[in-house]
Amino acid sequence: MHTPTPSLPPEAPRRARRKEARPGELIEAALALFVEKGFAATRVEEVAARAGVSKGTLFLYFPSKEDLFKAVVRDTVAGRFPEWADELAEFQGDSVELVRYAMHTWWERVGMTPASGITKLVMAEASTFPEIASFYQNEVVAPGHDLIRRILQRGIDRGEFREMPLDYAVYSLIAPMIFLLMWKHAMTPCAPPSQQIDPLTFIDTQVDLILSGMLKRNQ
Amino acid sequence: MHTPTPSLPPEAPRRARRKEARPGELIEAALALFVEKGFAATRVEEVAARAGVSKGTLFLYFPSKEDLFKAVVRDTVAGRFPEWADELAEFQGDSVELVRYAMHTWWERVGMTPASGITKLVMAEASTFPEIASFYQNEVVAPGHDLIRRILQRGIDRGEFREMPLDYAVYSLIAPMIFLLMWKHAMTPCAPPSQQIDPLTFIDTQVDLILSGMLKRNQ
Amino acid sequence: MHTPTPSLPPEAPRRARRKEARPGELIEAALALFVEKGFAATRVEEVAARAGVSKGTLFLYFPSKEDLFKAVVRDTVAGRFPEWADELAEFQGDSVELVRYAMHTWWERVGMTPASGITKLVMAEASTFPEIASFYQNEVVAPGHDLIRRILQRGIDRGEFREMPLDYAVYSLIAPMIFLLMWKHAMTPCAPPSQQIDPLTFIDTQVDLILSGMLKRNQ
Amino acid sequence: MHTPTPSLPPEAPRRARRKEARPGELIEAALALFVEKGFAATRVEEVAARAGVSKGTLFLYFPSKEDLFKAVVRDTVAGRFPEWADELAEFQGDSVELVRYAMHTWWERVGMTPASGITKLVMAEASTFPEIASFYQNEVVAPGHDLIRRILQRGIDRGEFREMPLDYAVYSLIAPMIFLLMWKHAMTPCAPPSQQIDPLTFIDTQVDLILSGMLKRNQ
DNA sequence: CATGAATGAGACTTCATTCAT
DNA sequence: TATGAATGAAGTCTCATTCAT
Repeated sequence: MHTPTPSLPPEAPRRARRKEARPGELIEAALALFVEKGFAATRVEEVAARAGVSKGTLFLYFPSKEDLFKAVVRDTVAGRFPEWADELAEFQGDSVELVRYAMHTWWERVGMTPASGITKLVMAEASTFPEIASFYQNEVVAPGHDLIRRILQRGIDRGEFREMPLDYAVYSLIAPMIFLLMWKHAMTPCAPPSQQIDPLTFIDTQVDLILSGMLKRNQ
Repeated sequence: MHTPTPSLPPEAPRRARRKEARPGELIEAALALFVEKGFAATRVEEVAARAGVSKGTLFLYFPSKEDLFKAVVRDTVAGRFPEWADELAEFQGDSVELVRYAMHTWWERVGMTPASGITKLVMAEASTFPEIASFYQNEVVAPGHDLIRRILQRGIDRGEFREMPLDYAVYSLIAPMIFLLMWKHAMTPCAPPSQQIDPLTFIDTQVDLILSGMLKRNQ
Repeated sequence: MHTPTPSLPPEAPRRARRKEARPGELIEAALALFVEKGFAATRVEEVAARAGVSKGTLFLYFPSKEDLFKAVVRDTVAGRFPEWADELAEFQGDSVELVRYAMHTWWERVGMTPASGITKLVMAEASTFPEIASFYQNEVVAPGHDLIRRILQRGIDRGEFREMPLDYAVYSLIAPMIFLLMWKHAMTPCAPPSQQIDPLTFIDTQVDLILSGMLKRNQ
Repeated sequence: MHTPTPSLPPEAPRRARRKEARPGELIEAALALFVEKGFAATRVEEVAARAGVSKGTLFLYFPSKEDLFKAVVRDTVAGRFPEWADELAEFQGDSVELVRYAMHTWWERVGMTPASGITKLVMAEASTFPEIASFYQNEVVAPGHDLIRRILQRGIDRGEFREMPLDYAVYSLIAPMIFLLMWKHAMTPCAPPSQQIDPLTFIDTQVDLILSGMLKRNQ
């Protein structure tokens, strides 16, 4: 599935890589370029060059640029939720800690990695590729929504959080994440230093505020 | 702002000479199409057709597609902040109401109008048009940031909100707005009914939660 | 016919010019621009602007850009030969002087005036406008050829010049003229000072040499 | 020089890969068309078709139509002067013969070949491409001027020609050549038989006359 | 007559995709 | 399997020409 960014033996010369690695490397290259320049403004030749192969080779693995795009989304997004769900189900500790842990984990495993670009990408190209947007809906949005909902429900069940309309409360946690990704990929390169956002400070501040609003009054 | 399509005589003359109205109509058409399909996927001929003119006429008013895009951003975004700033400075009432009023006003004047697409557009094309992204930073992001900061400061000064790190607290209000716009333009068309967000409910829920986190404990 | 370059009452304001002057002014403007930039690279709007009228007005007088071109050539070239022929027929003095006189006259009346550009123009566009080239052949080349031939014949008849194959000898005088015009219009703007040609020195030098070759040996 | 169209197998494969040969073939095709129709009136697609490739292939080798034009001039004109200079430096025989030899050689190697069109082309497009005109000045005009000057100087040094102002005397030989090229490319196709110029007769006649003017009187 | 806004055919150029090697 | 030269559809932009005012 998704090729983790590092972990290629660095001594392996580019030309000698195994054939099996090709699709992953192409996808990795495409992800970076699509995120950076958008789908239309990225030339397949650039993707191929960045992956160290020729233009023709790319078409050996992906029938078209659009298919490459779909593969990028599918592959990068691919099922990390089950694993997370387990992790969170087994979490010991109060729900405030759980929320903090979840957000930090998200940042470390998604937000700060190249995979984070996928969200920006999907948002930017959603109307051009409705199929992809739907896929993202099903594979990322819905599971993510569920995961967070379960976390909040846990807090309510344990008497830590007050009752709240969960359908919308989950967006209190999703919105900062989405915002952070969009900011990181779209505005950071153009923002003056005074407008730069430090991700961890941002996350902690948002989570503190949100939690403080969610906690039962008498705490 | 641009002139809304004026009452065209229904008999629609073929080659009407309407120099004053053209730029606004072209910008309006371009905004809709750019938001819907992205900058690259929109053909200038489509924009012209939607504005009811020929391809050549577009280039009479905008030297290039890129200039048209810049004009769209500039025109749609153009200086609404001074007016808002005044309005908010004169606001009578407590800061909770002010925050609610500000968010509702934003939704009515930006969020629910076609202008909302600008944000999505800028985010999507930021790396292709750094100049535009910078412009947006300066003309929209920075003033918006200031406006919200002033609102929160007012609440603190009046003893309604507790002390908080304002630089990041403002994002508690910005993030839901940005999120809502991205969602509206990117995911809504592809989301199943169960995942649809009702904007006003969303805003109210977020604001309630955030405010409840910002209020002084002893309230 | 051909509007002589100066001689417009300078006090006449541009806007108040008589309508009858328009075609001549357009032709004058077109000649200058066609010579400077070539037919294709000259925009009719530029011609109109230089003549102080609008684009539409130009098409009131000339049905098309091509017709304007033809008018430029026809009008600028128009019959000056009869007059010259008379002048030269009445010339008193030896044929060496006559040749010198003819060449100097040509320079003053054609070579140094804007009309000189017409030759460059016709040569440059001959293959695109064969009809124009033919016209130029008939109206300029053939009469010019005849005129020079008559001059040389006179020298032979009077025993000043030796016998020579006239058909080709005339080119000994034509070639320097054509060369000078091409040089002036094509290379002068790009040539370093060391390669600049002073027209009168050039003419005198060429004529001296040619005459010295034409004169009877025993002189 | 460019590679003359090599013996193509008559079965003409559709998508032959002939990277080495393409630029030369495109330049050859472009030379012919530019000379025939002018730069602006020649469509790149025509050039490509004449070279037997598709439009896209042309842009594989030349970034723009303008670059193609520059390449045509550069390639066709490219350094033939050193070779000629040597040849003339080693010439045995009197200077009259040398001048005749030089002129005939020029005709055979330039005047009668497609390369002759370059001069017409440069003259016609000089103001549109000042850079090209400058290049031509430096690469062709100046060296040609020098070469002829050296020939005349040789004649003077050997006591064959009389003293003369060399700066302008060289034009006595250059002017007929330029004239001949312009005539050939511009007027010949449109001239009636009676006005056709036979190049060799023309050259011989001009050279005879010029030499006869240059020779020492007592010869 | 004059204007200049509007038109649309046409040209250059790009780049995803194909395919001979 | 890999390459990269070749293709051609598609898109931006220009500008001669038209025509409502």
